[in-house]
Amino acid sequence: MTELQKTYDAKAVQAKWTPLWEESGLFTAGQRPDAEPYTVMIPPPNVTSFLHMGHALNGVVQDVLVRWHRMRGRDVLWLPGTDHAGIATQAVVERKLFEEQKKTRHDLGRDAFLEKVWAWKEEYGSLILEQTRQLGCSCDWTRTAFTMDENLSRAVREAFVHLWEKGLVYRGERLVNWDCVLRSAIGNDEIEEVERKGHLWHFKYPLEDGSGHVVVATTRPETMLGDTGVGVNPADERYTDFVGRNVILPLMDRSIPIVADYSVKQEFGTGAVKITPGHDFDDYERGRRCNLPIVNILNEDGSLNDNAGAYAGMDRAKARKKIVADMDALGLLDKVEDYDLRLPLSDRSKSPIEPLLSEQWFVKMKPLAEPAIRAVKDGTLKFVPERWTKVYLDWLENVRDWCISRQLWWGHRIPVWYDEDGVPVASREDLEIGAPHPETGKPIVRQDEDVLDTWASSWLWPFSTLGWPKETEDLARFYPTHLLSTAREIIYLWVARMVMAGYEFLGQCPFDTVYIHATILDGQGRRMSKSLGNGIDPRDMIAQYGADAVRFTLALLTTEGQDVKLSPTKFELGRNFMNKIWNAARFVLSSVPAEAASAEPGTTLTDRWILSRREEAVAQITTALENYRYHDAAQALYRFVWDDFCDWYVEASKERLRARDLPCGATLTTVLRTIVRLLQPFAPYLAAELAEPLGESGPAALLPWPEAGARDEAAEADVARLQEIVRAIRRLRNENQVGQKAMVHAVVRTDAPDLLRDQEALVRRLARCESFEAGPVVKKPATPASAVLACDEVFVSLEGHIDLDAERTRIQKELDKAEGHLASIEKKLQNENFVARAKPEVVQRERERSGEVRERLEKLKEALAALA
RNA sequence: GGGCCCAUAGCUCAGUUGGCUAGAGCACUUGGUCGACAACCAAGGGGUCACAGGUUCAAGUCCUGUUGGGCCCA
Repeated sequence: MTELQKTYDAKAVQAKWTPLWEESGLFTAGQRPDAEPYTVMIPPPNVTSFLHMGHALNGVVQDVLVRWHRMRGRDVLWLPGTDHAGIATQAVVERKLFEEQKKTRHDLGRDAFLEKVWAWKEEYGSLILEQTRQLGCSCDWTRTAFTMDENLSRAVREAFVHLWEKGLVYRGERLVNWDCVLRSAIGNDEIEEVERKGHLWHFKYPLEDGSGHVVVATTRPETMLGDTGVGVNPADERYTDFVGRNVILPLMDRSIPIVADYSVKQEFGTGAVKITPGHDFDDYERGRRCNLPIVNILNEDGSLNDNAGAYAGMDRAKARKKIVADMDALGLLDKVEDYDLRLPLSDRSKSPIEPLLSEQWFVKMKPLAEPAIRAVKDGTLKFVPERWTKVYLDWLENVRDWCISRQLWWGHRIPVWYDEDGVPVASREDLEIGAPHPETGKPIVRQDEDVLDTWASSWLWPFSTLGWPKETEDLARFYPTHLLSTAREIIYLWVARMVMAGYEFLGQCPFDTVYIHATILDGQGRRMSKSLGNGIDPRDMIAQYGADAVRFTLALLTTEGQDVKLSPTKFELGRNFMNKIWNAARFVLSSVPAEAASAEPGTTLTDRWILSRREEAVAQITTALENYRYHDAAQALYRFVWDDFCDWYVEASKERLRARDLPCGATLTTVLRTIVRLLQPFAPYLAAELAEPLGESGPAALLPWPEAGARDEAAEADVARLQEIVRAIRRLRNENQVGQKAMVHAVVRTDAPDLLRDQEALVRRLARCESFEAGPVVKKPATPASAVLACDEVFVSLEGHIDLDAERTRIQKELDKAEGHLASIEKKLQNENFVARAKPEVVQRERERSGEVRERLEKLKEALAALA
């Protein structure tokens, strides 16, 4: 027997097993060729990221299922990896370059800069994977993937050319979110909106016919240079007469029309708005509806271009000041108000986003969306919880074309080449400069400078990681995958696109279940964010409480709700539970005689009871996991271990072990082994540490998952009755201030004397009674405290201790309660509708209950009378 | 503007198709260290299930509305 420490040392156990698991190749997929595969692709985090609580939760959600399926015999592949995160990574390296060498990427040039990025990736790019490892995640690290790996890049190229050939890729001018610092279009998801104090400027636009003016309000005065109309709501009577007339755009002396559009809010400002289709998304739509021209006044760096008249070349901030001043000088500044606005900032550069018209590559999404919509409608794809289906469908049914070009260097360069006339062509193989254009025959002069959006590689993740477009063994065996677990904001960004890609490139849905995990909030219910500084770092929690504790706690907190409020102290629950199991194991390992190893589990009442409780726990946990009910599974395990096993069976076993009861020892070991197996998906370190001393052969992670056997209802009922009696005696002792050490005399009036006499030793030990008698007719002690139970009546002799007043008050209280209960039951039974319409078994139950409560009332009255 | 979620004990949350007078952890009160565990043990107090209607024999649970909080999309 090895010496076990008094408290569970999570740190030491983690340090021991993390490397062992990896060296032993336990989690390498493909080792069970005859088994059915179970595949999960980790949502690849950005290479630049570190493990935050959301990742940790998602890791637990996946690892619990992955480990569970492994125990159930599946050939499991959980494939880890990272994505190259074009903008984020490039920004990190650019910042570093500037801080260290005061150079920009342009100083280095494309190739040299990319070398720097790769070097950075090699050094820091696996941090988050390392942290995922520290959480105990059982990924197949031999298959770790990166979106810019050679084969994944080939997949991106293949996908692009495939779409090109189908005519689904096109080039067009669109309003995009433009980052003037990065000089790139960025995606909607790369924008963060912040509250800012700003102003609302009211400008007068004179009517062309000289009959007055219209006042428009704006938060961005400089955009007026690009105005091509003024909009009012058609229902707004104030402006009915103005629609169709023209105003003169001040500073530009351009005549622009007043148009009616339903989207104009009457309450905003004066109810008349300037329309700048070139620099505002809403105005772009309005302009399209009202046939207004588009005027672009910005350069790529955010300065004003030649369309800005006298302001050309100025920075937009400077231009704003000058325009306001000029308008004021012209007497056209009506007023300025303070105004709180939501300013869109680029996640990366933190500079204000400018909607900018630019030429980009787009993918037509409608045709791709159709099979993805069908997948959920015909049940091929299932969301858990189910309500997210709607979010997914809403997005797909209103899908917009996807802007896939990014003006960056880090990423997959767009595989499009141009001839001297600018005719583009996409190609699977690189085209040489000077080589003939495959279609025009004219020499190729350049490749497109831009790279593809990172999602253009992420959406291929479920199969590019398996080798596609090559027909590899992995692809044949592990695709389609099974589970995809992610956060809700990723549903449109990634999940929907993966489904599209799965159908488009392989003709199959890439997974059958999408699990959307909760969002983790801080103790006050706020999202964790860097700017608030309210994040709880899982790495700190792992250091403080242990990986198992963090995992178990997160699993227990994972309910069907969509938020989880988290505070650091919650992890104490998990830590305490781990320690509890550790100590239970310590007890079993040190108290069970070695000879018990060859004994069969016992067949006494308590043995049959704990074995039956075990069957229930196995059944509950299995069902819960089958339904992604993490909370239920964790809770069932917690209850079984703590309440049934530790509080009752272990306590009951102590006396028997003293008498070297080998079957009892065998039962303890058997049940604890089951506990270790049930624990393994949630707390793999502790499970691994305990499996060997408990005599399990082979690693804990590969032990078979227990099958639930038959319950022993009779044993469970009998023990429940004994527990009630023990609790009653304890309560009577406690309420009457009987010290823990003092022994009492207990009498039980019962119609099951055999059961109680048979289990007398147990009751006496657990309730600390020196003497005990039971029977249908008993002699009550002289000064009894009494308790009326469901079937039995308990009397405890308390000479010198009893507090008669307190006893009377307590019994009276129970009496009142019972009377209330009886009244409510009688009310139901006297209701003809209830008797006629409720299910017969419900009525029958109420009848039985009525009898029971009446009986109880009689006993309580008797007990009260005895105290008079 | 469209949609989703939440409101149950002091706090954080369970409560699967409606059916015992609603449960847990933490906190609180009382008592405890007999060889697993004070990260513990025993016992206890504590809830008008946000509000108002409705459906039903029966509502924390279903429907409608109101209030308060949060989120997503536009």
